[in-house]
This record gives sequence, C-alpha cells and structure tokens, in this order.
Amino acid sequence: MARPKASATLSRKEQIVQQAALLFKTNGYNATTMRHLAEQVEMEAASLYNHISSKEEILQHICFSVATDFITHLLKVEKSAQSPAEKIEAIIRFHIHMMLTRFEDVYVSNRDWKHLKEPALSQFLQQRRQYENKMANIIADGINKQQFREVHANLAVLSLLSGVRCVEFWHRNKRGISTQQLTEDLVTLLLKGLKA
Amino acid sequence: MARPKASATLSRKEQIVQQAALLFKTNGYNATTMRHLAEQVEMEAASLYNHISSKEEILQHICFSVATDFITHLLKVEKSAQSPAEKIEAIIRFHIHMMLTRFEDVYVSNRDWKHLKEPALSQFLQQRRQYENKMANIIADGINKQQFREVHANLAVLSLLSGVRCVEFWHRNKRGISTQQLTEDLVTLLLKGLKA
DNA sequence: CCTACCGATCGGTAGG
DNA sequence: CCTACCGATCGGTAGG
Repeated sequence: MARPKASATLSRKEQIVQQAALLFKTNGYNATTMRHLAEQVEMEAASLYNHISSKEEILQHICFSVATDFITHLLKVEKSAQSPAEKIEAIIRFHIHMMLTRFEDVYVSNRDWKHLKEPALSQFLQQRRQYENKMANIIADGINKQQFREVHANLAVLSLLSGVRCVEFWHRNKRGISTQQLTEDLVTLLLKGLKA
Repeated sequence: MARPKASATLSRKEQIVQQAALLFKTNGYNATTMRHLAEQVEMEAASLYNHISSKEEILQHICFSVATDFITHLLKVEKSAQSPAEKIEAIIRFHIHMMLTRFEDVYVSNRDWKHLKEPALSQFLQQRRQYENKMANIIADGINKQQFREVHANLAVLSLLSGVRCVEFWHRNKRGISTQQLTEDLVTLLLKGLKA
C-alpha cells in the first residue's frame, strides 16, 4: 500500500512507461507488443500487469502528461502581460523545447493518440481543441493589433503547430547544428518566413 | 493475361488499393485488417489475394505512387529557368495541391511508410532523402542569391515540408475557408511568416 | 514477479 | 471468387 517515495531513480512503473514511450516511438503503438516491452524492462509479460492495468493505460499516461505540460504553459502565457507576438513566440519556443527534452513522449502523443479508447480519446481531443482555440485567439488579437498578417487564425495555428514538428524529422538525421541554432532558425522561419 | 483497359471505372485492384488507403488513413496500417478491407470491397478476405499478393504490397503501391508524383514534379521544377524563390513556391503549391487532391494517399504515405519491408523501405527512404537534398540545394542557392534568409538549408526544408502537412489537420475540422484562401494563406505563412 | 494458459484475431494458403 | 482452415501471435487472466 505504501506509495514509493519520490527519488532520483524511477519507480518500476515509471521505467515501464518510459521504455514503452521509446518502443511506441520506434515501432508504433500497435506494433509494440507487451512481450517486447517486458523484455526491455527484464520481466515476463504477465508481470507487467502488476504495475499497469493495460497497454492503453500506458498510452494515456504519455498523452495526458504531455498535454498537461502544454496546457499549463499556455495558461501561464495567456495570463501574462506580453504582446500577442511575444506570446506566440513563447509558445513556439516551448514547443521546440518540449520536442528537444521529451522527444519520445511528444512524438508518441502527436502520432498515437488515435489509439486512445473512450472516454480518454474524447477528453484528449477536447483538450487539444481548447489549446488550438486559445492560440487562435491570441493570433486573432495580434492580427487586430496589426502585429500579424491578415491570415485565417485557425490555419495559422495549425501551420505553426505543424511546422514545429519538423524537430521530429530533425532528430532522425542529426545534422551538424546546435540546439540553439536549431531553435533560433526555426523561430525565424515560422514567424518571419523563409524569404528575405 | 489481358491488361484491363484504361477506363473511367477503376479496376478491381485499383478499387482495393483506394479503399485500403481510406482505411489505412482512418485506422492506421496495422489496425486495418484484410477482413475489414474485404468487407469494404464486398468480397471474402481470401479473395483479395487474387488481386494483390500481400497487405504490404498495397502499402507499397500507395507510398511509391505518391513519391513518384512528387519526384516527377521536383525534377520539372529543377530544370526550369525560375529563380530559387519561384521554385520553392512552386514546390510548396504542389504539396498543398497533392494534399488537397490525393488526401488519403499522401496522408498514408507520410505516416505509414515505416511499415514498408525491405527492400522497399530503403528504396523509399533513399527517394525521400534525394528529394530533401534537391530542395536543400535550391534553398542554399536562394540564400546565396539573397532571396532567402540565412538559415540552415536542411532545417528550412524540413520546416516547409512539415508546415505543409497542416493541411492534414485542416481536413479534419473543415472550417469555413475556400481551398484558394487556404493555399494563399499557407504559402504566405510558410514563405513570409506570421509577423506583419 | 513467474508459470501456464486462454480466447480472439491476424495475414495468408490450399484447393476448388 | 468462395469454403475451410492454419500457424503465429496478440493482450490479458488465474493462481500462486
């Protein structure tokens, strides 16, 4: 019954979730088997169920952990006194930061959320919709204040969130560039475009 | 032995591949079963194998058909007398056009190519790498000619290809905007950025 | 945390 | 194009 104390080492459950994220990222949710996961954490497949209740529970853990981080940050930005342009830049920088520091989790959350079952699926989609709407509001505000171009605000949101995901591909073929330059170049490309 | 003539109606094999693309898009490659596909084209699962040799052959069909279209277009652009800026814009417009006209195929190709088996997998990756390299060369040329900002050319490629994929999300929640406005706004966002 | 095992389902084949 | 079926493998459970 005793809860494991917070410590530098991961609990068995956290180890399982972390390894699962790695396997999901590499092979996809469906193609990852509980037997393969068990092998990675060095136990039998049946033993996994002493730590987690189902394969999908692991996926939920990953998806909602990432979603919570993004929402928490967005709420903080929303309340700040920054201009729309500063807010959007802060959001973009946070996305890049998340992609760089929690790569597997973000990757899996982005691609495999479709395998969530109800009611988790609807909850996840609702959170994402709210997130996109809040971003769209900031952009609409920025358009009003003539800080942004007159584009469809919802499209701009999708375009930014999509563009930020290029870090996924980047990670794949590590080319000679520091994370600092990656971040600055990407922020420039998304906010000011490629054209000089 | 007789090849089916080109006609307005699809051959049985083409019907199967088209339906498969729709199912792959909706449920993913692994989660799509041959039995479900058979149901959609109104035959028994075993009968599918009179038209195709394996589930993966269908995926190959989709992925390489899309890849060929993109490569063919890129080679045409490469040979043209356009400036780097014009070339990149033409490429972006073609990507948007493909996303709008062959949505399922492009979507599946983008996400499910990982399930290709060797040697198809390596061939696909090689084609993509060549595509990205050719685009990077055009961008590097544009940077030299001061048409583009001084950013990492390979990152710019990934950022553009990633940004263009927002049409995937767009399709999901059809909001009130014409494909013309979608195209123009997206081209603006990718080439000139959000900031006014 | 393990052994033993189950019901379901999968992609694909044999043979017509 | 179908009936009948197979070997493999899956997520998960029982019982210790």
